[in-house]
Amino acid sequence: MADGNHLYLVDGSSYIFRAYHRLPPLTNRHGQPAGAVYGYTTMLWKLADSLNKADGPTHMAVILDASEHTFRNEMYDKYKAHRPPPPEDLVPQFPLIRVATRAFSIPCIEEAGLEADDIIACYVHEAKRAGWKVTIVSSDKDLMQLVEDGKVDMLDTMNDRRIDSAYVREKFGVGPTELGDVLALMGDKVDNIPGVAGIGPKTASQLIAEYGSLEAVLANAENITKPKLRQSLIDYADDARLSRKLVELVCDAALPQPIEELALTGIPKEPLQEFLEEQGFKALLNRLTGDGGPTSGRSSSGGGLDLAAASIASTPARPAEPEAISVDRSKYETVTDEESLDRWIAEATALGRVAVDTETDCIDCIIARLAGISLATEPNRACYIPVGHSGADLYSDAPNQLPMALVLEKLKVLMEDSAVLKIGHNFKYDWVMFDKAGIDTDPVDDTMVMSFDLDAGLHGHGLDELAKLHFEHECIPFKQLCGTGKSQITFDKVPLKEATEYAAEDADITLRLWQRLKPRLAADNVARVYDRVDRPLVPVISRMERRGVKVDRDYLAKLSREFSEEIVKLEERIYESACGPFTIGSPQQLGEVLYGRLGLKGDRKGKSGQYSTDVNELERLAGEGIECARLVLDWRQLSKLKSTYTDALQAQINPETGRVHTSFSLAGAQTGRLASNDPNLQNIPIRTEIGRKIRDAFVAEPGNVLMSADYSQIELRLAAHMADVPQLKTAFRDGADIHNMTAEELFGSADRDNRNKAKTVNFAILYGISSWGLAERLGISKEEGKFIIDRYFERFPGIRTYIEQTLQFARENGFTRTLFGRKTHFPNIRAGNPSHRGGAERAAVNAPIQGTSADLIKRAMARMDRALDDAGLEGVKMLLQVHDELVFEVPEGREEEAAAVVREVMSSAAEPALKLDVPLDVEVGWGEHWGAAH
DNA sequence: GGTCTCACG
DNA sequence: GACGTACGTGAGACCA
Repeated sequence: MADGNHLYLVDGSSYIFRAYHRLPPLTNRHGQPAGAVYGYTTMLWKLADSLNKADGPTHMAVILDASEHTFRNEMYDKYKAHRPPPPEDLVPQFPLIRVATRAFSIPCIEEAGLEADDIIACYVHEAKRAGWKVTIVSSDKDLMQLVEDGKVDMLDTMNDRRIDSAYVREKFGVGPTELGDVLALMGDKVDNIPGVAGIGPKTASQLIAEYGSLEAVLANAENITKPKLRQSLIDYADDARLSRKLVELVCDAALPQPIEELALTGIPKEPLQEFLEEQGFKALLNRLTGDGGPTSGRSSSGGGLDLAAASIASTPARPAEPEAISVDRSKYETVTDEESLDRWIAEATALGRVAVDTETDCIDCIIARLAGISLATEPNRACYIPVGHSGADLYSDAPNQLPMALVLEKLKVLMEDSAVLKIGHNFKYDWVMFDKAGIDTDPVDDTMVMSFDLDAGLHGHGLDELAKLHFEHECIPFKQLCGTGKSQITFDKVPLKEATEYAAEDADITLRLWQRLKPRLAADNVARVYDRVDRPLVPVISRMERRGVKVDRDYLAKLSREFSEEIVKLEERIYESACGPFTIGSPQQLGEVLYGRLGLKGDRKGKSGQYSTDVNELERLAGEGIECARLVLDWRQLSKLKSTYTDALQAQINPETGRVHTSFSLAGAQTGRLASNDPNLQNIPIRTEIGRKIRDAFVAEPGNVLMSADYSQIELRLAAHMADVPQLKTAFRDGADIHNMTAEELFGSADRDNRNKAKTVNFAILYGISSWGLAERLGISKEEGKFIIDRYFERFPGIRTYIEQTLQFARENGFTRTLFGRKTHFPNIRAGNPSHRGGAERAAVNAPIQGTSADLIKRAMARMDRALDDAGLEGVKMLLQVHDELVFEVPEGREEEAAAVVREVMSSAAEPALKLDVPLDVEVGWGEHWGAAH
């Protein structure tokens, strides 16, 4: 369990009462009572400070009582009836508890109808199921029922005491499992649990210890010698049974927030500092900002950073120093007998973690067949298990491999063991391979995603590149084993000795990478985005890729033929107007024809000094009446559509599934967006009518429809929230047309022309504007462009502040963050070259907005399957993501229900982590093909 | 392999 | 005054 998760559940409600009674009546700087809040704050501080220490929390939540009335009142109307009202000067402190918790960026959980104790019990139950350790921060005796040695303990922060079952036994004479029976017998004055009159803690423990259970005590009441005790047990047996039910903790209610979302990493400094200042808690404030921070004196490398991590954020990111390692490939083992396999699995199980890599005969995981699996448990301790190697006639060792079915059967137990963390590099691929074998791998860490969350923008995240970067180690190149080009062989043909060296090395490096990167997640304050946004997405994306989307091949073929005919016609006319044939697809030749042979005016552009023939130039010429330019534009459009879409897409249809399986890259775009490749399904045409036809090729299976749900104007909404622009926020809340509104602010009226201009300006703002760029787009002078930008800043002052602050932060730190903490690095932000620097600045202005949008849709995706399942919509399948759009296959007749669930999940994606000032509107449509779903 | 062009958000 | 010029992608065609 050394590397397992450890959930800390803080019993906030009981803590505050104890803090109130224990601390002097302090007041905050507004003169309001704040003693209990102060005590509470120091307690959270202490807990957060133990983050990443041995046995410290990896996950944490504060649990509060939401309401007075619970199911126990239904059961027993006098429950807690005699409880006196809380002291007058404690009452105003209750809401501050939530404020304090938020300041620490720790999730705060409460649920109507449930007491804090029950919510805690539910989380304990779930965490145990997931193989996590749990510590309940409380000293409440009812909660001691949950203690289970090695799995669940309690922490009494006031007395600095761990509560285990020995402690419970010492105090109550029975273990945690019998404690409920003792509590039922003895009753509780404060909660008004009746118990059995005349029986206190001592007698209760004695009885339970002697008879074993409450029911046994009641059954044997007649035999009890002490007459008074005997009579009480007989008279109050019903009270005892009622009490038993009242002290029973509910552990099967739905969790208000999944446990994975409770990941605790660092504590961002800003909100905490603001809270401490607001309350005037000077001592803590000094600890936060001064040198004597709570973690000073401790090593800042590796783990152990939490509150201090906040101050790390103000130092620019430095590339990590490589760590010298020695890889000894001779230590790797080829597993070809059952006994060795069992030994490796046992070792991984005992350790609770294992690096895994699969080797196959093809890079496309959908059609790939397994060649072997490698495992690593410690540096230099790795093995390769061949299962699909062929060529027995070529290599004498090939027949030695274990049967694939046997290996998979044994590995299934390991891969599905919730107490064993599986570590992979780009695990999505391996996940699919195991999924095809009926193995549901969980839990998973992905070192590629970790590297991306830590260092996006600094370098790539491939295993070989990272090995070189972090360890100065050169991995065996794939080419060396399999060759290239025509003579390339597949991995299942590689001799076992070489295959073992290559495959085991990958697992070995992955494990070492994990050891190096994992502690940095907390130290760099990205564990939250990793744990809550990107990591949960790995299996979600894997499933989407495996499902694929159905494409109508005949329809595409028909389109191809139509485009072909049209292209031929256009070619003839182009040659005619250009006085002779040439390669239209060659920008070079086209440039010569237009600006040489036809003598038109044009600009040379780019490094190569070639004439530009892009769409802007051709549009300009076409506007001047040059027919040839118009024809070339049409030709370009059609040949693009044909080659990239109608032809290429047909070739991408998987013969087995009849569907197209894209690959989504999790570490693709610097901003945190996904990228789609092989084929790219995120750039299917929609903007022109003719291109749109290609969307009609994307269809649903018979009996289903395709449903599309997209966020409306999400980036502008986020800009309104993040830059805090009141007019924009109001407009979005009122459902106004945002471009019309901008047009009115900028130009005084909103006719069609002004609206289009305003739209361009709105986008320009998101992308990091320059007056020249805007002028170019709008076809106006640079001065006019500047005037419009100035006016925009004047009307929406928040935008200018946002841009300035973002750039200042980026210059100081070398990176930006999204609202969910995702980092994007900009090594060029202080470059001497103004062009490079300017590029980095514009990207830095855009990254927090584009990245937050990416975070939001990823959060929605991570929750989607569960939400659909909960609504009984298992038949609804998420297929594609296109940045602000999700595409589903939905059984006919279930469209309305599915739309409601999808809309709800997407529009509430920010919650509960964030409360946005703007609504996230989602537009949903469906039809027999993608084209009809918009 | 680099460059250009263009498809998408 | 020069620097180039909207942010983020992937893919196909051409050309050396």
